[in-house]
Amino acid sequence: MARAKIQDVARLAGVSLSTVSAVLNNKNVVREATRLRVLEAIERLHYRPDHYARNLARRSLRVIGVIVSNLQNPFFAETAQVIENEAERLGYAVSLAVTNFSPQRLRAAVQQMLGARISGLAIMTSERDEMAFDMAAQSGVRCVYLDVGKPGPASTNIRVDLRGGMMAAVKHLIDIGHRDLLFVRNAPIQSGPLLLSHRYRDQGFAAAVKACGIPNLQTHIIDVPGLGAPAGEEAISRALGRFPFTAVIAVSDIVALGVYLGLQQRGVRIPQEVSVVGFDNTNFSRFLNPPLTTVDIPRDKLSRLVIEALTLPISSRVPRSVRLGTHLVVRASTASPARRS
Amino acid sequence: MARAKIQDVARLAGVSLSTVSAVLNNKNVVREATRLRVLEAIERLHYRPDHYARNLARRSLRVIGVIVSNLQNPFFAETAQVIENEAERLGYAVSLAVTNFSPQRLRAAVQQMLGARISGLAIMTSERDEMAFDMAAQSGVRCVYLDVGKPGPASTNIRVDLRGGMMAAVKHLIDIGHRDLLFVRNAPIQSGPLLLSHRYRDQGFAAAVKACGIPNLQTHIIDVPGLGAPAGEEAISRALGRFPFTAVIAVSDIVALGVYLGLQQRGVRIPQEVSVVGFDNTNFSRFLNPPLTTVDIPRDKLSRLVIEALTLPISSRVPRSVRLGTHLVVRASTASPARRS
DNA sequence: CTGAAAGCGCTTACAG
DNA sequence: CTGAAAGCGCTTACAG
Repeated sequence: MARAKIQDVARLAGVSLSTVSAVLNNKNVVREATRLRVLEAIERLHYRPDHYARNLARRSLRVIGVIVSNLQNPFFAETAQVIENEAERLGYAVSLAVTNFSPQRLRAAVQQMLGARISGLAIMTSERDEMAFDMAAQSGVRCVYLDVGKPGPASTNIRVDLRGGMMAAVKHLIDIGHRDLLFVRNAPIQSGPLLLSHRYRDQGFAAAVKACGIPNLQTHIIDVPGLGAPAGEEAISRALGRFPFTAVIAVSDIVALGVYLGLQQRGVRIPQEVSVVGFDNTNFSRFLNPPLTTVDIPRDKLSRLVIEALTLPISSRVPRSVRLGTHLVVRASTASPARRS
Repeated sequence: MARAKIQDVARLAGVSLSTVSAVLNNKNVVREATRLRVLEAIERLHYRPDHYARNLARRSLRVIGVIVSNLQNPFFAETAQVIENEAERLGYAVSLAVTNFSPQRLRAAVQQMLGARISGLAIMTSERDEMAFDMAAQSGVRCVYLDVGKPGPASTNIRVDLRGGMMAAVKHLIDIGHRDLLFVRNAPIQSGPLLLSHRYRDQGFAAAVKACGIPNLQTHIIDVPGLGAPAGEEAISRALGRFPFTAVIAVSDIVALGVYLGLQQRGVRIPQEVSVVGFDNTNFSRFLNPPLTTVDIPRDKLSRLVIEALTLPISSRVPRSVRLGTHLVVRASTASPARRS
């Protein structure tokens, strides 16, 4: 049995196409009795308006595209969900794509979204792709980028203060007496360049180290390929014994998770022997043992900024750049280093 | 400047519509020189084929719909991502919707997906909605349900052996000597009925308790409204002191996270004083301190079953029901209870 | 390979 | 409210 179309509904209900269409689109021009007759016909025929025909015929779509790198990292999952909820409230549908950190998939997702005539596009990825950004910028569609991306008349860059967050983390550790810091980073894609978001964290680390001007400060940076937690574990297994450190800063909470396991498996107590700081304040961080000190990137504010920029009236100029503050959430994973005995 | 259409490309390249269309769809009938000319025109005009016009004109779409309850719970996020990767490999696009545990949103998502002429629909939610299931079943579209859902000629129910998993968990605890068990459940929606997935876990718990036939076994069940980890924390704060228990089974890993915090904040050591078992084997569970004993629901196998059922040739009969085994992963969060002194 | 044409299933003025 | 008609931007036979 073929799908019912609007004609079938009109015939069964004994009304015109226009009337069925009016009912479907909740226009208040149809008498109640007629409306009910149409609804009944829809019900009996299991009619569902064809999405493509509908959107092809419509003028404006009220769809927002959201592209994230990965759903396994709670930071992306939370961000996507909060944006989705916010958009829904304003009557926008959300189309979500996942790139798995692949620039090719990012490009394909942007193309697909532009073809879907989205009214706004949020690119919330860690990876970047020039072609994808060019396509987005040239389309004239409103875009929001997360720290990466292309300036343009229709695009807003949300500059998350990653440097400031990282500086706060370093400063906190120095303040409580640490002098040997280990910075653990990971590269989610084997061959790719360092993610820009990681680079900002790097810069913050370097800047903080410099700004503090502590003469006897020792810092080590360890880079591990791979995704998330396992990379953190690997980093610890490589660092322990090779050089001394009393505190670890992980480039993300997910990596911090691996750092925890790496330390605890080897009997190193947190924070008595080694302090740990994460980055992102993902939802699990306060449930770790000990609860993780981490840099918060406020998701609710982020999603509001995204939605605001993407749903601005057509005529208005979009802000080129907005700044999103971050702040350190101090929990029990950091403490003064044990005195050398 | 209006969006370019296929006509504009044809004109600029000096070819016919059909030729541009052939290039867009990678048909091997266009001379290389012509193809390049078309691609250049596309480039210059920033042309992106309209998604809706395209799909309206096409016969088959190769799109799979996936509906999940929530992205904050890693179980759903991981499942969605694995299905997406698998589908992509087979040349299917994936449309993802999130319900936030709302039956209304589930219904809307199903309607929307049916209107999008998906070739298959995976409903991977905890909540259920009769109307949504009816609509899906009557549409004739291939459906896969996760434990909930409606039998029908085109639908496959993946029966995750939650009961078996729960029995294994209970049996493990009893085997190592526990006699006072606390079962912590949560209801993500305030008013809604108990989730079916939770009900199976309940049944498993009851069945295991019965099957073990231990005379002096004490069990307590505590129900907490709310989502995820905070519910687990709340449960512990209510249970501690009110009744004795040496082991906790949490209805999900996320809830177990809250149980950990609840116990550890009150100085109760895991597993020395209280053992904890989770459910789902989400990616963070092995990184907890101590690593969490939990019931594994194999995501890769699950996604393969989903994709298989949804991409079966049109003519073939779909299996009504397939079974997905679960197994207990024993880690350091469970141990024999301390002897009463 | 090309070109003209039909058709996909809706929405939207517009005249009644 | 109704009905006939145009149009959304593609794909797909089909005759050349």
